[in-house]
Amino acid sequence: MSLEKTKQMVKNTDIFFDATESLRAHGIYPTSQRLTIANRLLIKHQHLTAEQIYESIRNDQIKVSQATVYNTLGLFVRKGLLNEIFVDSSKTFYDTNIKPHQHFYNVDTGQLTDIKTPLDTTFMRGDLPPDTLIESVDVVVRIKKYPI
Amino acid sequence: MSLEKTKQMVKNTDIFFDATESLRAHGIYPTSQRLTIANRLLIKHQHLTAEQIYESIRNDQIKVSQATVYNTLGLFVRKGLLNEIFVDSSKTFYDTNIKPHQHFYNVDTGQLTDIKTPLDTTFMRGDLPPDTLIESVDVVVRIKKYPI
DNA sequence: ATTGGAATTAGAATAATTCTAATATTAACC
DNA sequence: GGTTAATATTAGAATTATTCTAATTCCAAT
Repeated sequence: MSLEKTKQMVKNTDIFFDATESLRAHGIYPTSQRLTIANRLLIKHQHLTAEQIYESIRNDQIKVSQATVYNTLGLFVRKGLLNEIFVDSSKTFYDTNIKPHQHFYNVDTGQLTDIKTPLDTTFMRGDLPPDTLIESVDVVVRIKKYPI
Repeated sequence: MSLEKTKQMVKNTDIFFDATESLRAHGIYPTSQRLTIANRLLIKHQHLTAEQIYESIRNDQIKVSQATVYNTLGLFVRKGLLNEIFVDSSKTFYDTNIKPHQHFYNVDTGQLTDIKTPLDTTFMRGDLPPDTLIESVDVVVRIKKYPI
């Protein structure tokens, strides 16, 4: 498929998102598969798993392999377009909000949501082992339905 | 194997740890396999992965299946003997310190260590969705070697 | 002792993720 | 412009972590 043909703008909540430009701005070559993924993921702030993205693509009868979804999400993370959030051994979420913030993970529903109040992530600065620096501060507050 | 034969005390750092009693105290029937795992894991504060525990057992020529290691660790977590820590999609650590505390995860070495300064985990109380309660507050600070 | 039922174990199945061989794309040269 | 070489991308196959379930073990009651 020619690249020019895949170039498009996606309308969402009154703003236009140009996936091609967004990928190029992050040094990512905008292939058809990458645009397909970007156009469903990067259009707004959301938390999706690789599986959810893959299913969404399949539902629209578009053929992209699971491997490519994983490879592409990994690439987006390395290039700074996405944050990875590990909530348990079988669930990795991809968060399009790359600014530092924290999350609630509802163990009953499997939903990941943002925590509004920001955490002061400097609390452990004095404990940092020598010759190391902080890559990220990952906070997941596991919540569940109040038992009646 | 008879249970009485497997009952034993393990010496470590000048204190004795009775795995049989510890399991019984948590409502866990102390089988031979469970004692094998408990005696390598619960003797001191440490962070090990299922794989590390399994390998440690195999190195001593003892036959326990991987499935049993996983099932047992899951049981210990449910019974409150262990904490599970998810650092990435392929690494689950089991922490024998069940008191709330936070961790450094060194992405270069794969080592998990405790953070001494405790975090005030009440920062998001006001953001808690209705009819939910907190199960745990999981904090992993990812660190790496300072680039020269 | 013998049987019935529950608990435990581990082989087999599954699901998430990674690896690598194949394919597609770009660049360089004629 | 066509051909070849180098590089980047994709996806089938392999791998690995984990879970499931059938088989086994253990205990209690008769």
